[in-house]
Amino acid sequence: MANFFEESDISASKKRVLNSALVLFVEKGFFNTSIPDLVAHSGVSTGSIYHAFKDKEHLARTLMDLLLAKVEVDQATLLAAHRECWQRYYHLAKWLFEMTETFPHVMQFILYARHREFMPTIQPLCSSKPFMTLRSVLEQGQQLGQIREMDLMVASSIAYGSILRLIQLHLDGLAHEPLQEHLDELTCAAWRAIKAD
Amino acid sequence: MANFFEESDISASKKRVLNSALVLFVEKGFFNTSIPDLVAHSGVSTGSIYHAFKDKEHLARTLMDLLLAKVEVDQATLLAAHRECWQRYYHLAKWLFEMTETFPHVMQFILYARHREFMPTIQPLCSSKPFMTLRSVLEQGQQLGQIREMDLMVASSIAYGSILRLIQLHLDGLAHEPLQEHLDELTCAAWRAIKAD
DNA sequence: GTCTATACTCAGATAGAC
DNA sequence: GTCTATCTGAGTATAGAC
Repeated sequence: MANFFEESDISASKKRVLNSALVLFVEKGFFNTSIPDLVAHSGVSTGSIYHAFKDKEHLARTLMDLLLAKVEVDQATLLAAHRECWQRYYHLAKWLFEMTETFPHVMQFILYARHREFMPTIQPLCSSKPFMTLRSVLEQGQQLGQIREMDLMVASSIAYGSILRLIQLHLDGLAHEPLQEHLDELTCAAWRAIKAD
Repeated sequence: MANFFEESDISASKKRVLNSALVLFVEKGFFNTSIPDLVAHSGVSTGSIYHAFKDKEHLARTLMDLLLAKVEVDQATLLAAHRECWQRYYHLAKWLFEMTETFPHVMQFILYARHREFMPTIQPLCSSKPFMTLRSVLEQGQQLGQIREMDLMVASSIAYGSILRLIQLHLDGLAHEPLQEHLDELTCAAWRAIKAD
């Protein structure tokens, strides 16, 4: 399992706690993960955890902020490299699949944790910058006449709902082949549904 | 807010507790809902709750079992009324949208609660009968040559992932128009993606 | 079946030495 | 910055009267 925080500019013990939090929050859930669990998994003591993070909620927030920040950077890089709508869509899908296979815990935490339940003030995920970016790619395609005139949320649901659904099936163990094998079939199918005719 | 348990053959106080559990588990989450919360919301005492349900987990299981049983009955009725693949797909989507608008808490609890976290032995939702039924509709359509040859999980992700995504956007408040308004546009688009050519 | 009062557990958080 | 020891309170579940 790749360590997502390896290269970040964070103190060593913070990194270990964040990584343990990521793993345990995904595998057991936030509320089933006690501070003693984090101590045992990370090898960092209670005192040090509370020295680095105000409380358990703040730990989760820090984790989420770091993950989303990394995602934003990845997306920006990707959109800079591809400027055409279909290319962008295809490579976003590819990147989502790669992320899922390289950092399954990261994807599970971002996509499927019930953030509101343990971070009461967080904004809904679907209003976050990465999700807005996904939609904006389709919006631009629509303005250029490459995507048919249809409700943006509907187009978005087709284009990304299908990708996210396959990712979930994969993470839940119902689609065990490598996701990349389905990349072309899935993106082409979704594109048929939304492309201008 | 419609009460889902109105007509069920369950004692009155059980019904009240189940309804409160549904509402509170969805609005605050399972772990943020204490027994005192359930007492305050349902008007049923701690003692009576524990008389009716072994413990909090068993309450959640009973709730989930009742919801899934109702869903199975609805699906069976619907499939008996429509025998052609496209018809079945369209009416399943319609029913999912109707369920979401009539019983949003029910849909949220079924689709978006992290069941595993508070019911450790439950099977994954995507392996449950209702989800298998959704896939089997596409499988039959494929055998009859009405749906193109493609991986079943991919077809499924397109057909239902898009519907579930729009439902999620709606429940999260990003798509506020009535779902029914998007029914035709969404199902037709998804069908373009998967129909045989 | 329904209720009130209460026991027990353990997680979250702090204090304070090193 | 790191640790151990400890406190406190919330929350689950039970006992036992009605």
